[in-house]
Amino acid sequence: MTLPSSKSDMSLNKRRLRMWIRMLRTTRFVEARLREFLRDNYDTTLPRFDVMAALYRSSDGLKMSELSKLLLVSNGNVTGIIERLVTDGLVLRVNVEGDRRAMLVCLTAHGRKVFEGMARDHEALINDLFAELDDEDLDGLVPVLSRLKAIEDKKS
Amino acid sequence: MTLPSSKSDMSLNKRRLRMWIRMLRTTRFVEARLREFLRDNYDTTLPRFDVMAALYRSSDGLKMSELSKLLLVSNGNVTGIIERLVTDGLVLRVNVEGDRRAMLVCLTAHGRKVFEGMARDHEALINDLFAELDDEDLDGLVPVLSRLKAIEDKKS
DNA sequence: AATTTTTATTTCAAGCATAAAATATTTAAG
DNA sequence: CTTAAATATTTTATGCTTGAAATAAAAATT
Repeated sequence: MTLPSSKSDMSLNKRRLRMWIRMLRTTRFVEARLREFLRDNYDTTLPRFDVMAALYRSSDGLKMSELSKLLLVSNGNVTGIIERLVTDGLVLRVNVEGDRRAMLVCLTAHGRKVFEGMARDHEALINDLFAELDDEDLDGLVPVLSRLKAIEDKKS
Repeated sequence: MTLPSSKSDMSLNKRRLRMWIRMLRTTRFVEARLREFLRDNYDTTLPRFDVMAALYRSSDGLKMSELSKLLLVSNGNVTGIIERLVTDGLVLRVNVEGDRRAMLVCLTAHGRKVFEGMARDHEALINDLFAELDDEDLDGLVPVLSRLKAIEDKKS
């Protein structure tokens, strides 16, 4: 007869599954909070924020395909989001010199200004939501997540 | 003059932000793989899988509102997904005795059978995607994620 | 130079997701 | 008992998201 099973006795694949389910729940919860925050304070959405964040980081603008690869979303998806951002005067679309297929996208001056405000508040919100995690927790967490990032490149 | 900054010198809020961004990227990557798997092998979607998983776990079925609370999605969202699952003969909707507002939802026999196949393959896929993580990694990861789960209850 | 292949993007149809409003029913208060 | 408040769900409008098909231009092949 076996002793009462502890967590460590669980098979590795079951433990991985449980970890994934927990991780998924956490990200969904945080995403929901972010959506709420963006809607209430900036009348915008998470996908729009993600696009603007990517554009803000790249000084020279991004091509549509680069954007979709960066954000892990489909090509057609980016088209729609950019369309609405252009309408709102936050983003500019210009032709790429020497390649008439491609489009280069970047934030307008207004877009940069707006994003800077959002980013500040966003950081504060994340900080608050993850207040539970101290430096020691992060020391443990970040390297593991970093190693997981590697699987993205390997398996795709 | 300061020494070259290491990761640990980064302010706590910046570290939390970076951790969140990594975690988000990982979950999005895994979700994309799951979607691909569900589409190619079972001609279904992640939201449908999530709903079926929740129903499979609860032997007595769930009310629409319980389902939406459990999955962290909106009420109307569940309505649509359940509608399609009912159409496909995977889910059954019955009235709740003594409350004519509420609906109880559960898997059909066929739905249970189909889900069992999916769940087996799903577990194998997750195990594969997170093959990088051994018991020691999980020992570090799971407790932290569990503590994060607590914020869901506190802050909502 | 003409043809094929690859690359970049958009369009399309279907499903997912949300918030807000509407509907219907139950519970609580007066 | 009647009205008011709370609960359970659906409907609606809008936007997100996908995969696949369409369009167009560039690059590679023949």
